[in-house]
Amino acid sequence: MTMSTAERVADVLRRRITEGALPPGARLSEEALVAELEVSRNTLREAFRLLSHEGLLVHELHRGVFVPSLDEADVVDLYRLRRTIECDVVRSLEDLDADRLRPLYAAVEYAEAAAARGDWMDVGTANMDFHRCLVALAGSRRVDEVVRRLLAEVRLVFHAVATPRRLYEPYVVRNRELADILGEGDAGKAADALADYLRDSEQQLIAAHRAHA
Amino acid sequence: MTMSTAERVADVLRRRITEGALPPGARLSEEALVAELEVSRNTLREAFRLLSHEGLLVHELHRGVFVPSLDEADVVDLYRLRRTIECDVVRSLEDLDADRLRPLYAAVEYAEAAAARGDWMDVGTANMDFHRCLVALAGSRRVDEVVRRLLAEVRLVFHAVATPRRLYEPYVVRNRELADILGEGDAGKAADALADYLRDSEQQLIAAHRAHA
DNA sequence: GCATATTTGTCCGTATGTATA
DNA sequence: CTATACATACGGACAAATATG
Repeated sequence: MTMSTAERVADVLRRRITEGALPPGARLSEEALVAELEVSRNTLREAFRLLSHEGLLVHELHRGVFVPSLDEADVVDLYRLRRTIECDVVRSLEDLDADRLRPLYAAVEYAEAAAARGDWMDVGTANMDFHRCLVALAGSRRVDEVVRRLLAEVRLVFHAVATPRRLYEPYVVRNRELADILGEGDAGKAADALADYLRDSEQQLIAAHRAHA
Repeated sequence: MTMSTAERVADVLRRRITEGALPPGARLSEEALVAELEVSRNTLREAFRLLSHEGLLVHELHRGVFVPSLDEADVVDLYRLRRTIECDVVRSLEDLDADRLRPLYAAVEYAEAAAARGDWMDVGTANMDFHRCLVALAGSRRVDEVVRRLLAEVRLVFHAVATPRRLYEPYVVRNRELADILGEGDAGKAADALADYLRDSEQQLIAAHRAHA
């Protein structure tokens, strides 16, 4: 199966990137990975393409593939698009019944459990899941894809600045608050709350980024 | 050379797809293209991957690559995201000075000239340029990328229904009107006009799609 | 339903060009 | 400037799945 081989490789690399084993700026050697993962160059390059499409790798001609290092401008750019799309989705969610919010609360509860045991990596994953489930309520394949990529890039920055607890902890609470507001049925109010939420998140991330540099 | 062989091959195929030489549903034979373009299979397949990530080709396991056939649901999905992003960009464009609108008017004038000589293919290209220049005013790399892909997919549908004049002609006028409204400086009014514009466009495209099927 | 031909999926070895020490 | 390391590109081979008769 063509996708399974390349995707299996992509899964391995995706985990290494999101968990920080491959930090921003790292170069991925074709030769070394071909030997280690025991796949052909073609298959490995296909995996590289998949991850490039997700924004988790960048390709530089004749130099190789690297884990991208995002700067402050990237953070502003990412959050601008996140606000546009996520808030628009939420604003369109009038009268949704309660059980459609179930995936959201599942992500909230998972984050709370992970926070309780101090696993900030898992808190980060649950936070991504929360936002993916949130936009999934719009039922748009393309919105899902775009947001998935934006979240992966944001996570890259989170990892680069490397103060997981202070960055992730506030969202454990705010995600639940947001889900509750959505449950009240006032989509406009929820959209405004999300806009504030994302603005705060952006500011904190920028501050952490500066402190780190 | 700043461009890899795979990217050059992708350019050739991209043009054939967007210009309709390779219509939706067409299968791209590896053997035939390897012979014609005089590249290796690996390189051709690399180009296939590039275009797949742009949404201009779809890969079917052990069957090959095809120009995608988009349906009505895709049109709705595409226009939903277009409205969200394009209107949000326009709404944010308060007090922009006149010469930033120059690229927009250049696209408008190119479309008018192409329409005058009956070249609807070029009108379509100019229309895409208009919208790309429009969102470029936001100055966001990621917004540019997302919209570029959305426009490419929309154009795929335009080709499938194949009544270029009736579909393209209205926008020659409406693009100029929209640029004029932007020039007045009322971003909110321009955003509302664009929302109407895109809704009309969506309806016409869906109607044409139904008539064709 | 079966056997065959065609096409894609995967991998390897080698040659060439590019970037970097 | 030279040398080394590495990515790019090619062509061939075989396996696997699909399409055809």
